[in-house]
Amino acid sequence: MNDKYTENVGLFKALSDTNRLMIVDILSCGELCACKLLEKFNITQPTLSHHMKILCDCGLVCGRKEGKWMYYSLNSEKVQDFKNFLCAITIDKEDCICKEGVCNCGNQ
Amino acid sequence: MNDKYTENVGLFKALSDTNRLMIVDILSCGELCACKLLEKFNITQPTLSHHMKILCDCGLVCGRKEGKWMYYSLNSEKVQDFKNFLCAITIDKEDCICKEGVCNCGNQ
DNA sequence: ACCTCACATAGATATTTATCTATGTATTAT
DNA sequence: ATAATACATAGATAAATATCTATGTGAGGT
Repeated sequence: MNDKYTENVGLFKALSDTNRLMIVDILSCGELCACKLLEKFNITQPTLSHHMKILCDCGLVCGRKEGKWMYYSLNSEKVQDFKNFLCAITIDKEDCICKEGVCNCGNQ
Repeated sequence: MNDKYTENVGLFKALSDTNRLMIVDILSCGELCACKLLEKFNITQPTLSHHMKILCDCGLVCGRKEGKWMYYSLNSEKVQDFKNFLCAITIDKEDCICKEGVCNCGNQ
């Protein structure tokens, strides 16, 4: 199936925002609660919540609730899968879609 | 400087589209002219041209004109830089922005 | 000179998205 | 019970984006 594209395009979309790139960078050093993350940005709390939802929905980030706090951390397994996908589409290979006919996978 | 985010976010944006992901995948197997690329998609020629411009503008893809034809190929150096950036923001490190104060780099 | 082919550009439109304010929902403290 | 804190959700809005049709451009062929 060609759905690896539609599956991974969500990860690229999730990282297509400067704030979210910085959030990932920050989380790469360890788990952090939302309020500590918020301190590092000039955005409102609902905007951060929106960004965290996008990062969580695509699987890149995991959320863990503890009392009043939400702790966020990178999902390193998903990060690795993503890196593998990026490598897969940027190296010469035998089973590339360039050998197939019309590319027709889940555009809208 | 923090402009590595604004520099690289363009690459993520460029790859935030299923068609462009497939174009990169196809080009990873070698140079191809636009008309051959077009045969593989159910999009119009101006739409492909638009996608190629985005891929070229961010540096991921190079264009070479030969007679009437435009040949496109992956810029493997840029691809490698991009992979390095992705690695850099997803590993624990000493000089992370999580050690700094407010993150304030070129949002809009 | 003229036509055709390969591609880019312009302009329009519908959809997506980033952000805000306002409000809701748990959880903890008093 | 009440208040405060941490976060999510709803709704609005402005900006960005993917796609199309129509048209321009430049190179080759006749």
